[in-house]
Amino acid sequence: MSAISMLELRHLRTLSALHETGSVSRAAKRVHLTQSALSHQIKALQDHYGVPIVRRQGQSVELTDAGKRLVALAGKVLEEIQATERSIAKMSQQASGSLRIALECHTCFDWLMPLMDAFRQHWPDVELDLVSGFHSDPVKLLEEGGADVVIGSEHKRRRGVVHHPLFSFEILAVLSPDHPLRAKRILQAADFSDLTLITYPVPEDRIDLILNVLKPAGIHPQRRTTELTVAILQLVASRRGIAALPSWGIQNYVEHDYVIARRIGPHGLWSDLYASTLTETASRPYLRDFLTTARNTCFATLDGIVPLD
Amino acid sequence: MSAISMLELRHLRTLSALHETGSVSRAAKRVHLTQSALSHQIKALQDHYGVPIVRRQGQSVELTDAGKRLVALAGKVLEEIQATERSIAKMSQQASGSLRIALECHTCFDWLMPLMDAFRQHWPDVELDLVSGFHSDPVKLLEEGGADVVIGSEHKRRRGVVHHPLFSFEILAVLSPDHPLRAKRILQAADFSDLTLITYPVPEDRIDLILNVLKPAGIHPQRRTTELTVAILQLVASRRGIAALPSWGIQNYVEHDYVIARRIGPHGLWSDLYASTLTETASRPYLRDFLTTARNTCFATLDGIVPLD
DNA sequence: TAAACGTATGAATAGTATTCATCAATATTA
DNA sequence: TAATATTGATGAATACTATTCATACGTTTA
Repeated sequence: MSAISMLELRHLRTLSALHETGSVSRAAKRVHLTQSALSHQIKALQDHYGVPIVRRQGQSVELTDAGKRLVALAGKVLEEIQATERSIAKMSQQASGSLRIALECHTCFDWLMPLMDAFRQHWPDVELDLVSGFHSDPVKLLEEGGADVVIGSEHKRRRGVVHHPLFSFEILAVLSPDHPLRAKRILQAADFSDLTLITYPVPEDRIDLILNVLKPAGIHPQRRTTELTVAILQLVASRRGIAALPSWGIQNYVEHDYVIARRIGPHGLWSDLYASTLTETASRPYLRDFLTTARNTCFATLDGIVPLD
Repeated sequence: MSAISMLELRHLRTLSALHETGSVSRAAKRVHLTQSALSHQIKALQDHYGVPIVRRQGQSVELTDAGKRLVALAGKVLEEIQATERSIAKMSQQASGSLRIALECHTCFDWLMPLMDAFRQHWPDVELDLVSGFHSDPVKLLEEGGADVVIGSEHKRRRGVVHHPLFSFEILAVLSPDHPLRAKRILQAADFSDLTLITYPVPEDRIDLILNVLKPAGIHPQRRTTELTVAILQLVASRRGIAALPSWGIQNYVEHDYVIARRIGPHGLWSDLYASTLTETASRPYLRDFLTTARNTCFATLDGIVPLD
């Protein structure tokens, strides 16, 4: 007779994702379900409470007041749960150990910093470190004990190594606002001939644009390298060349019209990001916590990224 | 690969009940599931977190530190959820109306007071009232519009009326500590002949002991009535007679040895409590909230009561 | 030493969340 | 403006998994 409360955490997770993505389909991807599943969930909630939770606003959906209230609840509750699970993990066993992070992706510094801050607070007894410098085979670092996590796009199956999917992101071409190519909405491989490509100082086979677009088309533009993302953008803005960077890495600069961004190829050039660890480190509670908070903060902070796996 | 969190609210509800009851079987009754179901739930949690949640302590179970942490979480989270659902109910429509409570059961004042306090805070716009005096047919009060809820043991199906089950409780015989019957652990109908029965001033057919035990056995003891529970207990303690009261109503007095309590019949004399409303009032959000908080606080406060339905 | 009570557990079942297949509506592109 | 691609909603089919059932095992009580 009296179904006291049909609410489950799954609903809160859904609503939270719905809030962050602003669309049922995207939220569905985020929680690894189909759009239909979420639609049914939302309908069930609405039927139960007798109030609309979302309002169809043209193409996408908007949360109602009741929806917002539930989202607020979700935020609080999910955070409390994560905190509890952390403290249980600490009781369980090793709340200590080391987490030395090796970065294959230069731009990742952007979102890694706040994440590391949070992590340091949650796990004061874990030695947190950044392994600096460029490494030709970063995953080898794991096996050699030089790092505990590698963040990069490599995900070849390798014995004793686990690749934890983080997210997919789009790589956009970055141009100066008055660049001749500005008229084209989508750039093709051919557009890059006779241009200077500005990149981080890494080998060619580590640059997706070259590896997956230019090389197959037989195009080998000139290259100029620099360490820092801002430096790359400076050079682009000064019309010294063109660059290819993650969409979330340049967003601020595009918004201020320092540079403009263009899609590469009809479907865009996409790249995947993984956090790789040894199998044994993968089970450490603090590592698992690092991964989930990494995903959480990335999805909350970074625009235009898509879940993986 | 990474099942971020398998925790669901159902687990928290279970653990909360487990904490309050101290036993898997009783907790199972509380959440309207089987003992087996809860046992499986707990096992699943333990497997997931890799830590014991409960420890078998002889006959019953005890929560571990991790278990206690989860119970603390449950308390917080479930309360936040109830608060949210209240505020959604308020948005939805009528957060106002009236809740006039008629009590068929005198002893119920004990637990009703704190409940009404809480309710008044949650629903400031609902007119809360107690319908005083005794009524021969309290459910008729609903139909006549004299009350919105009747709390009593009546639950005959009647058109337009819903009986919301609250809980079952045991009625114990109350004796003075030096009463001749003190030696018997269990009293039979025959034991009541030649005794004076002290009761509230209500008709015989509203007294479970008379209706279900004494009358069937052809026993008609003398009766003396008084309004207040304390007065009944005073009379019992002064050896003026014997009484039959809910176990939770006399607990304090038994603990202080003012009186002693004895089971009536081999399985005890049990009575059920319902909150009855008109069908239309049953759907009001504040009524639903009243019912769930009533059950919650009763189960949390009153000892020895058992879920119903 | 049963009898009664409480918990644990594998297998069967039942319940229901999710997917599939589709439609309608809106936005995008040619 | 038609054509195409997205997005959300919905009934029916499916797949999953939580719950129950049946039972065993341990503890307490008479």
